[in-house]
This record gives sequence, C-alpha cells and structure tokens, in this order.
Amino acid sequence: MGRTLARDQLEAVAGQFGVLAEPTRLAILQSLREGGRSVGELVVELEAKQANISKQLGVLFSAGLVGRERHGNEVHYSIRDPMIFELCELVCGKIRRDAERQAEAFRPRRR
Amino acid sequence: MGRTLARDQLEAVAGQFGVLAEPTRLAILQSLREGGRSVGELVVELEAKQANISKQLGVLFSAGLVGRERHGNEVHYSIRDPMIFELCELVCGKIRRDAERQAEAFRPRRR
DNA sequence: TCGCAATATCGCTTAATAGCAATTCTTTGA
DNA sequence: TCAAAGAATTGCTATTAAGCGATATTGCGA
Repeated sequence: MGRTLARDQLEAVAGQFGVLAEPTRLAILQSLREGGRSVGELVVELEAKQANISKQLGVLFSAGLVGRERHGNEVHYSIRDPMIFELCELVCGKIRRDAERQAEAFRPRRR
Repeated sequence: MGRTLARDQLEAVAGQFGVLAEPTRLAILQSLREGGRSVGELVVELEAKQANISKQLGVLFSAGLVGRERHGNEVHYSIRDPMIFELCELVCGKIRRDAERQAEAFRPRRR
C-alpha cells in the first residue's frame, strides 16, 4: 500500500479515471445510481441519441463499472461498483473547496 | 449531498477526472507525493522531456492539484490537495478487485 | 548589461474519441 | 416465419490533447 506504481499500472489507473472523464458517462452513472435502467429509458431521461448512450454504456461495461442484464427485448444496466460514487464525492468536495477559496479571494477585507 | 448534478456540474467533475486520466501526470503526482520537486528534478526522475513535464505541470497547476513556488532560477511544485491520493487508492482497490475476480474465473473448481 | 541556466510557450504531428446517421443484429409476439 | 421494437455496430467528421523540437521568457551571477 502506498508504494510507487510502474508505468503500466499508472496507465491502468489513468484508464479508469478516463472512463469517468466524460459528462455523458457520469450522467448515466448518476441515473443508474437510483436503480437499474434500460438503454431506452436512459435515452429518454438524458435526452440523448440511442447510438451514443449505447456506446457509452459499452465503455462503462468494459471498464467494469456497470453490469448488464437482458430482459426480453431490453437490456438493463446497473451499477456494479459503488466506489465510483465515493470518487465523485471526493471530487465534488474538492470543487466546492476550490470555489469557496475562489469566493474568499473576492470578499472584502478590512485593512 | 447526494443530489443530482446538472450538466455543467458533471462537466466540472469530468474535467477533474480528466486531469487524472494521464499516466504522465499521475507519475508526476506520485513523485511529488514524496515531497516538492523542481521541474528539472522531475524531468530526470521521470525520464521525460522538459517541455512535456512543464506542460503537464501547467495542467495540474491550473486544476489546482499542485502548488508552485519560485526558488531562484527554479520552480518547485508540490501537492496541494492530498485528496487525489484517496482517489488513486480507491481506483487501485477497484483494479485489484477486478484482477482478483478475473483470476478467480480461471481457478480450477471442484464439480 | 551580458550570458547562462531553468522553465515556459509555440507550432506541429499524430492518435483518440464523442457524437451522429445509417445500418445491422437480436428478441419476441403474431 | 416474419415484422417490429430495442440495442449494438459501423463509417464518418470534428475536436482535443500528448509529445516533440525549437524558441521565448525569466532570474541570477559576473
């Protein structure tokens, strides 16, 4: 733990972050957080093209972030590793802190 | 907390993940974890081109992940928000679990 | 002020990939 | 067995960014 990673391990980590570096994919994950969804449901909910949702779901699936299950004619996707939400929480916290620091810099100060 | 993020907030989050989606930048962060480093030191340690290290440091700096301080002719960079290491730990954990699950699938089973 | 060392920036090439329209594949119900 | 619905794939365009060599900038010592 805490040891230094070799180049190819860094690439693996970078790859995982890369999967999360896309607003559409994050939107999908956020939606799936509330429960499983079919492709069609996601298309409607996110107001996006079916082809693109399907493609991004493929990326998420390949990365092992979501699971997939066929139900008749539909395919249902669901969160496979809730760790992603911890990740998002951490990042949101950072963004919030940064914004507050930013706001701070503009607050009037007594001299 | 836990509420749903709008598109532009998702973009902000995706942007932060994007900064971490690069092995070279992760290598820089990993090195800085042990302590501040000048650009030149990083160039030597990571065996990379000065122009590229400098560029990636710029990205990390803009993202608020590292701080910068001039010392004479050199510029020293250091970690600004250790949160990133929590992020990396989480991701490493996931990669490890995935790998174990993968190994599991190839282990002989009694029938 | 000049020259050097350290860093940053510029212009470029190359490689990925998001999103789209069109098409194909898959499953079910008639 | 066929038609239609749902999902995946394909071929494409446009955008983005990593890495490179070359050059510009910055700060220091002589």
